[in-house]
Amino acid sequence: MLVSNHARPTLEDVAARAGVSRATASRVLNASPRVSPEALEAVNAAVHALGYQPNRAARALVTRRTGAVAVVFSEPEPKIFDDPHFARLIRAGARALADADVQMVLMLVHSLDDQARAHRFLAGGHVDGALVFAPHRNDQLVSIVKKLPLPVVYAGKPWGSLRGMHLVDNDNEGGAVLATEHLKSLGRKKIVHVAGPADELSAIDRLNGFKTALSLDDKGIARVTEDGGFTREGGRKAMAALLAKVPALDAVFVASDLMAAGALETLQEAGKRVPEDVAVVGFDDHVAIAEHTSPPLTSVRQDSDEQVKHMVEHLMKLLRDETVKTKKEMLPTVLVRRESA
Amino acid sequence: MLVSNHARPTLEDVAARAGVSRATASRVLNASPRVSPEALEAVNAAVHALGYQPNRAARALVTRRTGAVAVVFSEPEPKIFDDPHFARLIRAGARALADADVQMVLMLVHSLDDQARAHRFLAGGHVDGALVFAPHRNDQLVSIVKKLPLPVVYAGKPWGSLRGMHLVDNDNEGGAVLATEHLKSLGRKKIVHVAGPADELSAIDRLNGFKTALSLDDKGIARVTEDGGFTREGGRKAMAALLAKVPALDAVFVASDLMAAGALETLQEAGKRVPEDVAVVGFDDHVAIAEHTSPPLTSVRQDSDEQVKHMVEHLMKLLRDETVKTKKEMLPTVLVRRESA
DNA sequence: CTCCTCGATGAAAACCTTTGAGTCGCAGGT
DNA sequence: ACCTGCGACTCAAAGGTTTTCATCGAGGAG
Repeated sequence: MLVSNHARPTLEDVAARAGVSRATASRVLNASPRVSPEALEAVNAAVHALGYQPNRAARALVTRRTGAVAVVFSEPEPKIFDDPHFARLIRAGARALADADVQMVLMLVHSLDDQARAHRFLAGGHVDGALVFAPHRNDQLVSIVKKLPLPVVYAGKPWGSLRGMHLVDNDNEGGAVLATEHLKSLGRKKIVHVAGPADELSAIDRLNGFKTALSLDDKGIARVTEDGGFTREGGRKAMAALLAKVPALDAVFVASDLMAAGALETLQEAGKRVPEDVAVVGFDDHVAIAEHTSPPLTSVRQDSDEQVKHMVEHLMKLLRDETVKTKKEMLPTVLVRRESA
Repeated sequence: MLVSNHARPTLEDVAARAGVSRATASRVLNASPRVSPEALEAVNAAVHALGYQPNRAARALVTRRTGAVAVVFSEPEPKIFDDPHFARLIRAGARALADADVQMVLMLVHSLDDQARAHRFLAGGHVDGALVFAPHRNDQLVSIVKKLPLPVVYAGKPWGSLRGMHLVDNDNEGGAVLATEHLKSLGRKKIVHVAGPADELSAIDRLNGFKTALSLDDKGIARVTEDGGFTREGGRKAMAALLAKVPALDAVFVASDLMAAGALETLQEAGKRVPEDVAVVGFDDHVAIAEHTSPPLTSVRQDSDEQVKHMVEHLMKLLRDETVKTKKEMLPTVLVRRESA
């Protein structure tokens, strides 16, 4: 009996074909235990035969769940889009959310208008939860989102009180310590640092790690730092400034690969050989950059894929049961040695 | 009368407060003309006072519209994510779709599993339409999507028959002609080409443009090309191969900025000065690359923001009324002069 | 043999909006 | 005085699923 009706099959159709009621069919779809093996099989067969797909809207209407999650990037400047890190995070998010069978609704927030729109949208109940990337100081979006009755997991530490927030961070400080210790172990005596912008906690953590590693014992080692703003051009300039301040420097820990690429250019222009004269360590281990600098860049790896995966898993847990306690997770970082140090 | 009921207000509540029926309130929200000014005002006031937001699921259920659009990137290899172009397209999509007040559901398709999932999802009626980025030859996804009763707008020409498809393309061939003519106008005699992969039509169009521009009159000019695969490393190698074939080459048109960056490195290693010995023109005008090569790269600009904006606009038109005729739009490209040529 | 329990199932309400059909009042034409 | 036409509005159905509550039947205990 080939029904050439072009309309999509409904649960009713499935139930009819399986010889059960809509309720039972529904139970099968939702893996309820209270259903006989025969019914289960019959329904599954009908679903398959009809190519049935649940109507998301109808389901959302009754469950008050949308089956969608927002992924929000808050970044005042558009610079983020030249940062390959961004693409990596998006890719990881898309994969992890698809695996969880959840729609990924992407939101990019730049202007105040965007912010208002995001507020409306998130408050409007259009998603079940959100993954928020908002690294900057005093980001209004964070205070907005915080007030919403919406499960949210943050990437890294947003600025401000962390009370009651769920987040997955990378061990920036630990990674910085790793990098700096490595430079020390190479026998370098005058180690300097190109830092990220002072309004991002990841940059501050890396700076702190650098300071910690040095202050432990080596009073004699230079501890000069310069802000490179997490851009290639910034890294270039910061390196130049450092060279001016400490002409005899023999190592530099740069807080991002992008900046490190700029720093390498400056060093080369200044006639310094890397790693012979100056050892360089970056941060991020962004392959597209680190493997293509000359020489290839030793760098601290933070596994963004893993970070996003954990964020999604945690959010799913939040969505499943309300009683998950607040959690701050810290992912380890490792040093990846290449040729620059 | 402050109702401290925590539940979100429904249209019923709005109607009650405005002293009209649900139907009238609905008509106000949907900007129906058949409503008196007083009613309109009363409803709007109530909406505002209650902070009412329509329930998307309920609306979707009855209108059979989801208010969401899929943005699909089909790319067998993950290389796309190191290409800054990708981030730019995503950003443009997010902005344009948000402006159209539509949810952007991002889908990244790599494996066959992803493909099956995408198929299920798109066929499942979870979105009203799709923007598809699938440049590669024999991409199964395209044939899958083509069979779906779903409005789709493609970015660039997908491989295969274009019958009945809507797409917005860049004038790759025209841009290539522009680039090549420019090199000719500089008096260069031995012009070569680093092409993109032969399984992407954009690369082929650029190659054709190159050939066209040369074959018109200048029989004497070398017409050697090499595939650089749209990667930096590929550009590097292709350039080396070209140098081996045509040691006296004095100009090169490279089909992407990323490859051009690689090519520049090769040229420098070979002791060629740019632009004195060899003039170089890239394609894409990707600022993050073109402005940071040394020397800065002359390049053909294709405006991705504009492309995506047109794609969204066209898709919205398709969604509004069914009778839009098939359309292939071609966006102009322009040459941006910097120092490399 | 009857009563009870328990697991499987079905009927129906609920979720919230859009929309076609129908109502009402009023102005204008005959 | 009556009908017509029309604009503004209301009523209620429809849309597809989940979930509560009731029912049914079988099997075990008494």
